[in-house]
Amino acid sequence: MPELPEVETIKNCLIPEVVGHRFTGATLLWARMIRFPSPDEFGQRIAGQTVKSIDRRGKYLLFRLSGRDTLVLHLKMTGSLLLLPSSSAIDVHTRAVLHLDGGFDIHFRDQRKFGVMWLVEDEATVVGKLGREPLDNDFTADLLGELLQRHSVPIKALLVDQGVIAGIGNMYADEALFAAGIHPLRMARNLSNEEVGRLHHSVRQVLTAAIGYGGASVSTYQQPSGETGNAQFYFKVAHRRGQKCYRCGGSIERIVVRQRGTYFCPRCQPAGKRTSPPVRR
DNA sequence: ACCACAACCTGGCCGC
DNA sequence: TGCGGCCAGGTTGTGG
Repeated sequence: MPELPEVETIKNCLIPEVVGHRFTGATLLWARMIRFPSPDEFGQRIAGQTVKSIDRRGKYLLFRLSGRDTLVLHLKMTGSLLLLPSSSAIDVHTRAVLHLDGGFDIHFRDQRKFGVMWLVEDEATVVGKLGREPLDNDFTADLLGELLQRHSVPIKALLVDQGVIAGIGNMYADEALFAAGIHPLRMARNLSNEEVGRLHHSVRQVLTAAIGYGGASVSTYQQPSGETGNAQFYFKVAHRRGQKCYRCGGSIERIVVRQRGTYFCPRCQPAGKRTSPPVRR
């Protein structure tokens, strides 16, 4: 699933190819993916607007356009963007094609049709409630400690709460907690200063490393060039239920925390104060 | 404030 | 091999 490192990788691939080019129109194959405005207006309004810059906020991609609009999109679980020559064949899972001048198009593919797009003048209506960017310079260990104090929830739940920290999803939350040696059910506000420091380092290290690997190609993720990412080969706990822990040789377990599958090593991430007994599914 | 659950979807996997 | 049913999970919305 595209999380911060995957979206960041996509952004970095698109910038040199797309910035400075002009949208000439859109072909919508799944019109319900357009959240705003109406599908018809979306196509009319995007045409003629030049891409001035591309940014990422959390797991959202923001295309700032010349006509005061911002194209905002979210890939959700199975979305991907492909840069293809114009009039390329349209794959069965392609939900929208954004046509650009210069002889190429952006294909928005999405097996599960969860992905969405907006064309808005005020991007805050979409991304305004997101939390802090974990890779920004102002995301310090002290700040993380403050954020943890404010919420009485399991640390795993807090890490994936987009309104607190933006961009961390299920996979990287598990990886960061393993790297920090912290049990996913530990209460956020009970972590020691030392643990907060380790977690702060782990979060940034795990995300930065994954960007370096070009993202994790689990499920359908691919880069706009069609290349896959390699971060999944470096996962230590995510999707490794029953396999050996690389650090201690014990068995990786899977529990459910807040409705999400959660992978961890019981030996390397000892249980502290729990909110509830771990649930097995 | 916190948590659970349904809804949005489809393909892959499980068990029979 | 075929078929039904479950499961994955980001986000939003509802309700306890």
